[in-house]
Amino acid sequence: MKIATYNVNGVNGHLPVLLKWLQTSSPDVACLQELKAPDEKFPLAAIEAAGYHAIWHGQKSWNGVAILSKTPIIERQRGLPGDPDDTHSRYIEAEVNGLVIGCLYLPNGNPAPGPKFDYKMTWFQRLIDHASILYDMGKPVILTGDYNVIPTEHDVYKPERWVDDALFRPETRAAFGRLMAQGWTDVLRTLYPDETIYTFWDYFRNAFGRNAGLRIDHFLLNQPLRKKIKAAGVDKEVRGWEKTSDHGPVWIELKL
DNA sequence: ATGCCTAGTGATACTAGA
Repeated sequence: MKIATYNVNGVNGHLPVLLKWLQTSSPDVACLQELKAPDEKFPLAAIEAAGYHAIWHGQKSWNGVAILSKTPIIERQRGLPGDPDDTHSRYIEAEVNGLVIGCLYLPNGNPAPGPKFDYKMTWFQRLIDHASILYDMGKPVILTGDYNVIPTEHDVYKPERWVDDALFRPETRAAFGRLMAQGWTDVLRTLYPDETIYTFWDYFRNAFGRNAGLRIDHFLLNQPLRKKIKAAGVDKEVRGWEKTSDHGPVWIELKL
């Protein structure tokens, strides 16, 4: 079973790329982030025509997450617990083929320090609290998406330029460390401990051509899935397509 | 240190991204 995560940076603006990628990579499940569209503008017809069921949590202009699957999706919840006043659409959770899948878009948090960074850290703590419950629920769980976290200096082309950035600040990495301490497996880094792996290249300065990237989109698995990992990778070529997202799709294969 | 580029909104420069 192939599961992917992809920050599409505009589900309508980049719909041709999304459809082309679905056709070529053909994941069984795809978690999408940054839809940048309200619920009523989700391109359901095109996604169904591509062979996928879908659930989504949209928002005008910003954020927005979705789960696509070739098999039926049972929605578990939308939004993270812990703040009923949170207006950002950044989390959706479902069960597919007996797998619990959380699809998340963690706040960017720049500029830091400041209110946006405070929001990032508060949201992060809510995620950690929820992840703790998921980890121990006795089911196989996948927690994936755009974490907006550079876990180590190995995951960024020039670490010294990012030390004050919200994606790499000590508080951010410490929060990711607290999440990982629950026992989660970071699939890409576990399979490739020493490789340079990037999932994002910004649009500036020919970052993709120079491979000046970041690894910020992650796949975390709980203990029941740890021994089921078959393969994983980044569909890097998609980042080179015309009118593409600044992220590349990340995928894993599980033997279930 | 800054802007480099891009999407969305709405019709103009702005916010936001990372």
